[in-house]
Amino acid sequence: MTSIKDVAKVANVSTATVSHVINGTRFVSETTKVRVFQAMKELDYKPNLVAKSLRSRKSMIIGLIVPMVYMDTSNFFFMAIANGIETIVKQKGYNLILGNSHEDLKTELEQIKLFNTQLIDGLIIAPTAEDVTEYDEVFSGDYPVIFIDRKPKGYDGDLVMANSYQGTFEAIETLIKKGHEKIGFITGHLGMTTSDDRLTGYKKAHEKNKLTVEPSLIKEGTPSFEEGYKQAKELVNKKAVTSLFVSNNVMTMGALRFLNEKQIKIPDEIAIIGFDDYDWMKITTPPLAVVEQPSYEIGEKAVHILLNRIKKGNERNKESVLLPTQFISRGSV
Amino acid sequence: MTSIKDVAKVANVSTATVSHVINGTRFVSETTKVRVFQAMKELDYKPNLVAKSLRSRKSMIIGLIVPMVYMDTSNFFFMAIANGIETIVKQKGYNLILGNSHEDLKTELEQIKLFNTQLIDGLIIAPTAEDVTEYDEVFSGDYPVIFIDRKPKGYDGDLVMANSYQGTFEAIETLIKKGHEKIGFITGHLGMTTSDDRLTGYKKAHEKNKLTVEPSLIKEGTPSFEEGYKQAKELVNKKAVTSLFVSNNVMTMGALRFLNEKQIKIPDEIAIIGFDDYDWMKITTPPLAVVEQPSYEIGEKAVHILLNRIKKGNERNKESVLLPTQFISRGSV
DNA sequence: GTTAGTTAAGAAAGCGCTTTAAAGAGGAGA
DNA sequence: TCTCCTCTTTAAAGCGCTTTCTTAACTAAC
Repeated sequence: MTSIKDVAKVANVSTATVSHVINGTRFVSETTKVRVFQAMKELDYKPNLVAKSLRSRKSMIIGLIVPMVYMDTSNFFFMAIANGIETIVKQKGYNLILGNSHEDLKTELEQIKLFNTQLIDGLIIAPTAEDVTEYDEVFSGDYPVIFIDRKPKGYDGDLVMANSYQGTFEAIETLIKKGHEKIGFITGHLGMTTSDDRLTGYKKAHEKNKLTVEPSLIKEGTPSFEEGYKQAKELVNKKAVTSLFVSNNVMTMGALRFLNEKQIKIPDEIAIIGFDDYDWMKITTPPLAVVEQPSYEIGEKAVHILLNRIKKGNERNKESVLLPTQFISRGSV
Repeated sequence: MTSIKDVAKVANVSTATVSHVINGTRFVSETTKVRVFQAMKELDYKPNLVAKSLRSRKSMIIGLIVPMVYMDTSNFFFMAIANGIETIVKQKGYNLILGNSHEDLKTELEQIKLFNTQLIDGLIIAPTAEDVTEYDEVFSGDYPVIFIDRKPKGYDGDLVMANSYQGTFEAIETLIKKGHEKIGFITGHLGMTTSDDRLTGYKKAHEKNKLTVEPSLIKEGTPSFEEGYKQAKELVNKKAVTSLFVSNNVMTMGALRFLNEKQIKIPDEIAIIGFDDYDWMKITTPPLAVVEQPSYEIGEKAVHILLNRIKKGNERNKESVLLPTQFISRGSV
């Protein structure tokens, strides 16, 4: 492997000059510049990023930790985010190093500790913990951290997430305006801000339209296909509801499977609205109405804030960005 | 930031001893070991991975380059692969750095060049080029490279991909056994091994069952939702086919959308089989029969081979692994 | 001709770690 | 007592860069 020394020797200059030519950090006369470039080409020189990182204390690497569970459909959401992040990060000359917490706090903390070794210049994380204090021991402030999608209790740092409340409110209100008074609400575990916000949207829509919220219509459970199926079954079999709002895509699929199996007519017998928008929702019969999250944009915005922090240092006032969700009406309502 | 020097000073030993304690690379007496560990804890010491990489010439980072197009559903396949790779890589103490070629050769080559800087110990790539010679200038052999999912012409290095042929053959034969003689084949661009292999499976199944392949029933196009819709429309409207095989999931969705729109009865009027298995295929009406790819396993196997290469050095005989695809029969046939 | 100011480039230190060569302490054998 | 091992530890070089401090060469000013 050729080093900066070899280049310097061939170009007959010092290593300092080569470095300055590469980075444009000091004026170098045109003639020597040419000599250096020529030498670099001749030797097929590739700067060693590791050495550069060590000396300059910048790795040009951004860490990303997402909570993906094997074969879980909710992954699509985080994948879309990862995709957005990767694209922007590359545009800015950074690299993305990917970590997965598998929705497990211990794994997540391990992951963070690994990053706590001068490896990354900044971190974007969709946290699994419900309370910030869980992170006290691992975040030492060596690099900026941006939270996405979820807000643990007590967190007051930079944050980018979708406004789950808004989209849900619109969706529920649409159902109410169509005459539905018994609306089932199927959700993953509460306690997570995303779930809580959606529930709040559900309740506020009822409130505004002078409907009372019936607690038995709110079903909480593991965010899985099976659980979605089960909850839908319970609500529908009791004839308790005329419509369903399912607050994540995995459970939506489970619920849809139940309705399909029982040949329940959508939306005539039961209207249904899901969360997150994916192509497959267009090909169910009928197409599924959903609350759409701006996944790519979440990633985009998070990178934006992060790079600013890296450049300007950690400032006092933190950003808390809520990107709008949108209700998309389709045949299922 | 505390360094190995600080630890050495506090523990009253040399930096060499600290290094050996951390890495277990030499015998150190129990008493000094204890002193060192204590000092490390006291100072909250975290080894600097960058410095370690520079000195030991190993970054413990694996590169992964996938061809994902924004909002394209085929991404799910690569994301599943990435997920598998990330999991295994972490288990083995490595990190994953993610690159996206966006299905564009120039971007891909840039990406590789970036990695050619001592940044990674090995690379896994789903290549975009149709011919290996495209990679001649960038692969200098500094680190092992494993190709996945696609085999460019002339490539004879390590390779892990699904046996597209096998699954397709089974699927087509199933259709034939059910009495179908006019089977439409909708595919993305040919020239890519994955597409070609599927077409071969289609042809061989015809051959074996003494059916002639009608070229007009084979439709090639951009792998997009719209194109899938269009091709299905053409084939069905001409009443040319009684069944459809769609060789990727995006086009499958397009085709399904068409059949749904026209209220064509599946499988009575048209039977249909897709490629890649995702949860949403279970909730279409009727559930969609598919050829399933072992995406997670592809990632898993690729990492396995790669780490072996890293450990043992590049050996002569390369591995070419074909993982089985499986035909899953559901209501749509 | 001397001094000061300006410009381009070099010398060398050092980032935090690994690793080789060497050294000190203690015991055994003569 | 001296030599020769063995066992544990240390000293120090160096990975490939960046960056501070200097220097050399030239020009301008008096």
